[in-house]
Amino acid sequence: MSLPHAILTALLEKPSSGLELTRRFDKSIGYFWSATHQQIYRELGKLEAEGLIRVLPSAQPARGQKKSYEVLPAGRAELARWTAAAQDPKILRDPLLLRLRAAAVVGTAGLEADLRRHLQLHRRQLAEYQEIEERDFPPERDTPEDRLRHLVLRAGIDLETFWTQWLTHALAEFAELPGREREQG
Amino acid sequence: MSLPHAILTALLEKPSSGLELTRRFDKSIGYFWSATHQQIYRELGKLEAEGLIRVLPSAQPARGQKKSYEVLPAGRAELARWTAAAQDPKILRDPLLLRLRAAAVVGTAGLEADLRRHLQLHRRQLAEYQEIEERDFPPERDTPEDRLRHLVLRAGIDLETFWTQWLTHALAEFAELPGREREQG
DNA sequence: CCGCTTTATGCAACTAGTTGCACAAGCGGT
DNA sequence: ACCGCTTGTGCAACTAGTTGCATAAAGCGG
Repeated sequence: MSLPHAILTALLEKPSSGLELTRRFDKSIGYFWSATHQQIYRELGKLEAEGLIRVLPSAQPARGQKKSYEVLPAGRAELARWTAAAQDPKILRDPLLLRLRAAAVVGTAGLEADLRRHLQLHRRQLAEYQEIEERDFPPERDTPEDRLRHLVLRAGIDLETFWTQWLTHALAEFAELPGREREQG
Repeated sequence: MSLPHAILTALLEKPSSGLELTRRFDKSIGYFWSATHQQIYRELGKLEAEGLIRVLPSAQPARGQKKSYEVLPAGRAELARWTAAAQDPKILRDPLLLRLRAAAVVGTAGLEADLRRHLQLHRRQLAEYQEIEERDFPPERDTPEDRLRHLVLRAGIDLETFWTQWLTHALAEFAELPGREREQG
């Protein structure tokens, strides 16, 4: 149950409407917690019903009319509670690793091209993160808030670095496999 | 839609009953694609209905009676197709990073203890993977199948290594944060 | 002032995964 | 013979997330 808390965080950073939130989820927070506009609207409704957020008085509530929300004290308290509560680490679940495992049984035909594509995509994402790091986290800015957000970005950078390295290694292994295996299946 | 393919892979490695699969999903394949017994039984039913697997003739099909499945040629073909088909990399989605981002707004109280706990768990998982590596992948065993499975294990090892390093770094940062921030929220 | 596009909100149906529980058979002890 | 434990299979209800589409208002060009 992370989406409501992702929304609370985003709204605390800046009160917004559903569509504004959707756009912000396409970058920034969305880099580690993506959400579609439908999810967001549904969740905004629930959060309002629970009294954790409210519509900004300025915005009039009509369909097709912008409706901005802000977090109420109860919402802030709930977010603080959730942040501090123990949660088990997310268990790894990646189809690509599954495909590799399957390839050991049915052959690697076709898989190599997709690994190459993944490598490209991860390199691109890594470059994007590194740009953000240079732009948003120059050495002189150093509030506690900056440090925490920088830590999150570092996780993204290190993860993309891991994938580029691992995929490079995997492709090198593929190149060494005997030909019959690559055609099997 | 990875679960059916995870099951096909497992069944190709060794024909099994639902419960045997469940146990195997608790280790091995389950390290990167976990599944509960209910998911597995439901999926076995679907795969059988689609003609991708069948009940081993030896096993009698009564409730509470062991029922082993094997993969049919159509199942193997489907698995090969899926393995070769292009798929976009899984987008990152991790509640822990979200909590860190939230902590930048509502304060880090309570979070540090859970980071420490995560660090322990990741260290433990890393040690487990390394044991498996030593046991199952000695330098002399070197078939193409071994190499592919070893690659998958390496991904697990490298990911756990990333987490232990990142968490260590994060905890070091926490130690440097001014006290008021740590109590806020 | 009519139609087209953009902005914005939202419902409904679907897919995937989780949780809780029920049911059946075998087995070992008393 | 019956009790309780283990093994094994399975249904039903729920939660989370995705996809496709509907609706409404505002802005703008002719």
